[in-house]
Amino acid sequence: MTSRRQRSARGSGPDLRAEILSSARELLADTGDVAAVSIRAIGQAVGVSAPSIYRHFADKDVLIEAVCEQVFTDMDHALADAVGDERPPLDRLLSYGMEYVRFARAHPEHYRIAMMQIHAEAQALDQTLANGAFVRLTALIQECMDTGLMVAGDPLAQSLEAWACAHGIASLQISKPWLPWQDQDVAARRLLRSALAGYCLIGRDVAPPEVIAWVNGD
Amino acid sequence: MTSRRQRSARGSGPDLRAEILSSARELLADTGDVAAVSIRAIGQAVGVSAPSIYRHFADKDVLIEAVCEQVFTDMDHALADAVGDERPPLDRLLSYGMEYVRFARAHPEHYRIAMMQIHAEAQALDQTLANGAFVRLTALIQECMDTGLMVAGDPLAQSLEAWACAHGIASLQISKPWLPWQDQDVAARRLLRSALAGYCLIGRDVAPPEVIAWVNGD
DNA sequence: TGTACATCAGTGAACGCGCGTTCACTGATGTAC
DNA sequence: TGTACATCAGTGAACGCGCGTTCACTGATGTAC
Repeated sequence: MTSRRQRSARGSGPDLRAEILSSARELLADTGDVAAVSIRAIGQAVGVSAPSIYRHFADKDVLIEAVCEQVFTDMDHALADAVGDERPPLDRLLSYGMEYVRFARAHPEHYRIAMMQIHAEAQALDQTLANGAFVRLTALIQECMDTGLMVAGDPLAQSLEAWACAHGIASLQISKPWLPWQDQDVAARRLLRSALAGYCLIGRDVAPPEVIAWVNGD
Repeated sequence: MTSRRQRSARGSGPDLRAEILSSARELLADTGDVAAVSIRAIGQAVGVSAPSIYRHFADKDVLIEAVCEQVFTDMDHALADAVGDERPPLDRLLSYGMEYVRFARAHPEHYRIAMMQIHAEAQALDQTLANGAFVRLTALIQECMDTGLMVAGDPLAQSLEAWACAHGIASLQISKPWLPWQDQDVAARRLLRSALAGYCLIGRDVAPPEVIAWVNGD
């Protein structure tokens, strides 16, 4: 690792760039601390002197931003895989939320980075709402409304709230893993299930029996 | 502020100590950045040289820990005031959650600090579960079970999950205030209400009518 | 009431550290003839 | 195929900075006589 690096061929700039990015991610995940990810530390991990990093990134901000983008994309892909089957929308919504929580727990530092706000506000708003993961969430909520499980309303608002719910259980389990969770998945599922069931009650005089059955399902 | 400080009388050590603590809190709230709270910056805010802070705190860790304790205590007091009336337990639970969210939003940096884990795990576990705010939450859940609104179960597990829910909406509204929340209180209340209503459905064959009424109440 | 003195709250200068970044350089790589 | 040369990826040394912390000190405060 620390040994002197073989000089790259002329056209192979992108290789080192990719190595720098992945070392930065690794460092972030291992140390669990953004402050520990210094230009020097990244250089050492890659096996390269600190200044040579500036051949590939204008400055540290640009590098960190690139790391965030990569993590965001990964999360997007992981969630895209979790949504595509033929089950009823409420079940898919629950699976989607659980996948979100699991991804966050599996990559706690990356999750924290991805949740960090580093863009300008307007840009961040666009990027968040147009983000694949969020668009799919809204579509699932819309589907629940279309099938009559939820009373039709503003799917954007309910999506934000559902996101907040999943974010809450994910981030609390990440930051306080020593709490008596018993089974983290069970706790997360019960919270998400209850909240979704509760949303199915809004605007109704009588609870649909299928919601009662669902919240007590397997 | 920056001008030379009048020397304190012999017995007035605690005064400067308190001033240091409150300046540290203020600095934290204003800058929104733990890294900006340096010994030098605190000294300047108080109007005292950096080394003199060491007369009152052994080192920076001790100082930050003291700030956390103070914030924790404040939050505890704010929540204690929110729980004491005669309404049904579900309403008090909702009020309690809303007060939690509002306190967090009103003191975002302090909230972040209070959520930070800086003690040893065992100590943190004890402190968290024995904390007044959490004890009151568990008691409220227990009350919901006693009155039959929720089916009797493990109040500790449900308390953790309720906490996660409130934490989620609070922290997302703090870190992404530019999202289209419309009204942050309305969003928070709808999420908390739905989750609590959902918990009332667990273990039942039929939804109690009062739960349906409650989730759609004012 | 007046004076000498001990205490100790607060100070200015300095320490070593790791940081992001710049700079003139080196020397392997690829190319032109 | 062989040689001179331009390119440019990566380097070592150094910069200025702010940090936490230490240290010998100063001088107002309070006390003992």
